[in-house]
Order: sequence, then structure tokens, then C-alpha cells
Amino acid sequence: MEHITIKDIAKALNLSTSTVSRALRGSHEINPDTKRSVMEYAEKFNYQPNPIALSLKENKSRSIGVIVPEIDNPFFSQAINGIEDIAYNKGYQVVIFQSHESYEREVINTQHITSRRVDGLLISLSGQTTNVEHLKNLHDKGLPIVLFDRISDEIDTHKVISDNFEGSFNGTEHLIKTGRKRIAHIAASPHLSISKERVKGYLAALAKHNIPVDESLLKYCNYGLQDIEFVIDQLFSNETPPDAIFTASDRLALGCLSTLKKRNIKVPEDIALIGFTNLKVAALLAPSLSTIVQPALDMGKRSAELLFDLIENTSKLPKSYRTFKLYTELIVRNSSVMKSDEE
Amino acid sequence: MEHITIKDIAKALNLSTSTVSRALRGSHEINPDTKRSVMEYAEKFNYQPNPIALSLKENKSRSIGVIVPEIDNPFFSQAINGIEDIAYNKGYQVVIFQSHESYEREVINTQHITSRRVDGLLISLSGQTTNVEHLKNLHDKGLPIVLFDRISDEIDTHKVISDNFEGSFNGTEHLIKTGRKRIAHIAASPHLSISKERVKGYLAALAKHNIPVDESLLKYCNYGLQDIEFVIDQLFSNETPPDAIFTASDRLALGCLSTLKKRNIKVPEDIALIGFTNLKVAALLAPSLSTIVQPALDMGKRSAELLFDLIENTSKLPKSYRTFKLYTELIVRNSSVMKSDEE
DNA sequence: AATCTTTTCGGGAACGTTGCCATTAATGTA
DNA sequence: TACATTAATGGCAACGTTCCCGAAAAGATT
Repeated sequence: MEHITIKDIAKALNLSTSTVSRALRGSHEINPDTKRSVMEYAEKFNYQPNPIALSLKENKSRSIGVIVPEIDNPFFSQAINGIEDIAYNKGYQVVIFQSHESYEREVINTQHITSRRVDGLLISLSGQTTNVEHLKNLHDKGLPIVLFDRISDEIDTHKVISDNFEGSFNGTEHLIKTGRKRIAHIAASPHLSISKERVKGYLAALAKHNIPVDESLLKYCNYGLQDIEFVIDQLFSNETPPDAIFTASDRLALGCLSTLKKRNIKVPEDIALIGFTNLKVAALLAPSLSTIVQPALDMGKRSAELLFDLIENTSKLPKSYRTFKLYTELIVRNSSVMKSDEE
Repeated sequence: MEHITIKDIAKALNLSTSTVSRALRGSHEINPDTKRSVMEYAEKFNYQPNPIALSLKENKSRSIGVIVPEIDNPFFSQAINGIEDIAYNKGYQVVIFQSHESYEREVINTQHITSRRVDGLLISLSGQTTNVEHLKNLHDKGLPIVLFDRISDEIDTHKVISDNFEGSFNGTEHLIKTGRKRIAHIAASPHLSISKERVKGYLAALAKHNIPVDESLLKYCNYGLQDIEFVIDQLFSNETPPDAIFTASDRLALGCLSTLKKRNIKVPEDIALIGFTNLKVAALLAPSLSTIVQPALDMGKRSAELLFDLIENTSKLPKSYRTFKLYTELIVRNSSVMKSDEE
């Protein structure tokens, strides 16, 4: 890949690089004729300023880093879609990293992030992450960071989440109102903020309706299918098994559905199932899955906007960081109600 | 974000930058004591070489660009997962662009790609792209490019696809062997290589079994739900409607399923449905979806490996480019056979 | 006519790093 | 003792760009 430089133009037109540079930027202190000839030459030979040289000079890369647990997860790919959208309009590049739910990998990613001199970082924590020193360090050094979805209290910066408490509360209450008595909750990694919030919502709904909490109905579970099967089997070995499961994530809901099918437990007759998800196919599952929808795309957009806000006002110091809660929506389908078969 | 530089170390230790540079690289012509003190200082203040300065000097960015139609499409996010995996091990960054199935956007993306000086490009063409001059130009200028999934004959470089013909042939033949007589095929954008190959496989299977081709059963369709509904309605306005639909993509299959449900057409009783997809949830749909699985992750990995091969041997000129066909697999589920309900 | 402004441009440093070419001092060789 | 060799380090240019500063020429102001 050969690229024409400002020097080449200067040499060809018998000018200095300074003059060419100014002509290209349309400076007023350049003779219109000179300007025109420079422009024409640049156009003709398809001059494109070297962003790397610019980066070196200005000490910024015009790129942002994104660390997600797994890109191949509809929630995150939708969020990245939103991020890319905003970044594109701002003329920034999006550089992707995956933590694969591993703390070590996340730490290594943050090292790469700094070494690569990205201008800002968007991150959703891995399921294993309990210590966020690696992010604190970056933030203390002045790197703009926005946390989304899986956040941490220990970092003081902008955060974007969906209203996990409310969503969880509404989902649980929906199960209660449709007559379910023993409602289990399967949460994801207990370290995650989203898990904690959703458990709180679940407990709050039970409390409101004076349903005693049964610890044996509250389970934490990894995404593996075996893990899910194990948990389901645990729940059903209970002397009075649950008549509803409220699941804290898309993957878990799918795993439950498939396990319940395998165990020949009918949904929603034997047990109601409701997910916390944004899967487009949720409506097409058998049975169609009731769920609490999260605005993944909007979350990506909002996070990116906030990050650019931080990047562009990085000097104006006295910041007040905020945590933005995005709406959730309960969508009732067949997995939680025993009515007809078509909506 | 303040970063310590080689100059800082030099100043602090009363050395020249050259000495520090060589000490850091472990050069033999540096006094072991000096080397040690430099190393210690660098360690202590967390020196990280500035990759931007390196890039400027070496005229390479250690990053690769990836252009996909839509990141929020399980096939592509899985592929990107594979790409990121390989790139991570090679120490490269992955920079993501989306064409949103738009030719204009794809062209703009390629401009960004060049202006950003990525070391290589992985691309899957947009559905609107018929002219690939923008890619040819880049390739002629020496940018290593690997095409995957949605490829073009007009660019001579490495390509990675799944065996669309075979997958399509097997899918169609499966429908024939299970007694279907009027098999429709709904393809994606007619410009796409994947569409052409899959149509060929479909036609070949019909030919092998002496089934005459009915042009009215071969449809091209966009991903929009309205488009799909329109096509389905067209098919069923036929005097003898199809008894099977072989669909050329995951999204199309989902759209069909939902439309057929809405129209109260029973799958698989009234009509068999089979997709070309890699959706993890295909098994959980109602009915579970028969499909031809594509190895998206492997495709991403393979493409990335080939790209790095090109990048690293960019000088060794006489290249022989190849097109790699990856395996596909027919998975028969309930949407195409009328047997029992559980597998 | 002498001075002051503009206008238009060139020179050079700087961003962080590497690599070539000195340079110095110490050591080895005759 | 004189010269060649080696070890250890410094100086400087270069990558592509911008920006500050200066300079020459032309024009404007007394």
C-alpha cells in the first residue's frame, strides 16, 4: 500500500510542506491560486492524510476500545451495533476485544487498550470479575471510561444499564398475578451487578405480595447447558417444586426451555417461564417466550454518546458522573400464561 | 492519559534515547548494568512502547479491518468471534465496520479502511454490491484482502465460503426424499454469490430427481418481514402452492416461520420448511427448524489465518490464491418431517 | 522617502521510536 | 609505544503532520 504524502505534493509543486499543509486545510493565508493547484494535485493523486502521523502529533488515536464478554451474544452484538453507529458518525474507529467471561483475559485486554492508546473505553464486565483495579488504574490515569450493562460500584464514571430492578420486579409480579405460587429465580454470575439488581427486584416483588422467600428457589448459574440442567434438576428435586421460573438472561432462558423439554415438563402448564432477554427469536420459540426486553441497541448508542462526551470534554474537570437507567418492557407471550395458542 | 516515553527514561537515567531503546530490546551491545537499570526503571513506571510511533516508522498499523453487512447477525458475530480469536493471538487489533447492506456505505467504509492504514481487510459483501471496483483498487494497491461468505469472482484473492452448493443440494434432496413435490426456494439478494450458489444447488437437486423447474417457486427476497410476507403470499396465490420451502438464510427462515404461523399454515404438515443457518436457537423454535449449518466461527478463523498469511508474506509475490470451501451439515428437525414431536 | 502592514511562503521543531553512523574509552596486539 | 580492535554509548535523521516563527516582497500609511 503506497500512499502519497504532503511531502510528495510539496516536491511536485515546488512548495514547502507547511504551505501544502495549510493549503489543504484551507488556510486564509495561502494564495488562492496556490491553494487550488495543491487541491487539484491532492485530488488527482488521491491524497489522504496519514492518521497515524496525526495521532502521534495530537496524542490521540480517534479510536475507542470496546470490551465485551462475548461478541457472539445477541445482546452485545446489538450493543456494538449501536456503538458503531455513533462512532461512525463521529469519525471514530471501534476496536473490539472479548473477555470470554474471563477475568485474566479482561485484564490483558485493558493492557492492550492502554498500550494501543485508544481515546476511550466502553466495557461490560466479565462474569468472573470481582476486582476492578485494572479499570480503576486506567480511569485514574485519565482514560475516559463508560461502563454498560454489567457495571461496578467501585468505579466512579458514567454508567448505562437497563432498569434491572424494575424489569425483574415486573416480571416476577406478572408471574404472581397469573397465579404462580412458587417462583424460582435463576440468576447469572453472583458477582455481576445485573444479577444483584435482578435478584433485588425478584425479592421485592415477593415481599410486596407477602410471599415468603425460599432460598432453595434462588439459584446462580453459569451459561453452560450442563450447569442449567443441574440447576433445573435441583429445583425439581425439591419436595414442592416451583411452578414458575424467572430467568435472568437470554441464554439461561433458552437453556431452561430446552432442559424442560427434555425432562418432559410442560411450559406453561407445569411451569411458567419468563426470560430477561432481547432475542429477536423469542417470539418464535416453542412456546413463545415471555420476556423482559432490554434496549441493547439504545444502550450501545447511549454509552457511546456518553463516552464521546467525556472524550471531548476531557479537560473540563469537575465532572458529575451519572448512571443512566434505560427502560425495560415486559412482553407476555405463551411461556407464562395458559390461555390460547396464538396471539 | 499520561504515558512515559523512552525519552523520559533517558533523561532520568542520563542516557541517550538510542541506548534506552537498545537496552529495552535487549541488545547485546549494551552494558548489562545499564540494561538492568533501564529495565527496572521501565518496569517501575510501567513503560509501554507507543504503537503509534512504531506504526508511523514501520508503516504498518498492526490492525486489520473487518467489514460485515451487520454485526448484529449471529452468523457475522460468530465469524467475528473467530476473527478476533486469531487476531488476538497474533497481537493484532480488529477494527469493525458495518455496511448495513448498503453499497454506498461499503464504499465509504473501504475509504476509511485505507485512510486508517489497516494492514489487511476481511470483508463480506453487502447485498447491494454489484460493482467491486472499490475493493479491486485497494487490492491492486497491495492491500491484503480476504473475502468470506459473500464473495465476488472479480477479485483475485483468497476466499472462504461454506459449501453452499452442496448444502443447498442436500437440503433440497432431503425435501424430495421425504416426499415433497413442489419445493420453493427463497433466496436472498440475487447479486450475492451465496444466493447464486444456493440456487444452483437447489436446481441441481431438482434436476437429479427429474423434477421440472417452476420459475414461480424461485423467489428472491430482502430481510424485511413485509418482504417475506409478500413472497409467501405470492407463493400461496399459486394455483398449486408449494409443499416445501427451502430458505437461503437464517433470517428468511425465521420470517417464513412467523409468517406461516400468522397465515395459519401448519409446519411441517401443510408445508415443510428448511433453513440455511447457524442459529443456536433453531432447535428451540416451534417447530424446531431443520437447517443446513454453516461453520461461522471456523469461517472467521480460517479467513483471519489466510489474511495474516498474506500480510506476513506480502513481499513473496507469485501468489496462488485459493477459494476454501468449508463443510456444511444438514440437520433434520421437525420443520421438515412429519414424524414424532420429540427427538 | 521612510516606516508599517499585509500577504504569502519557507524553515525547523516536535510527537516517539529505531537504526545508522559517529565517538569515546578501554583493551588487545605488534 | 603506536596502532588496531572492541565495548558502550551518543547524535541525528527519518516516518508524516502541524504549528510557531521568521522572512521577503508588495502594498499602504505617514
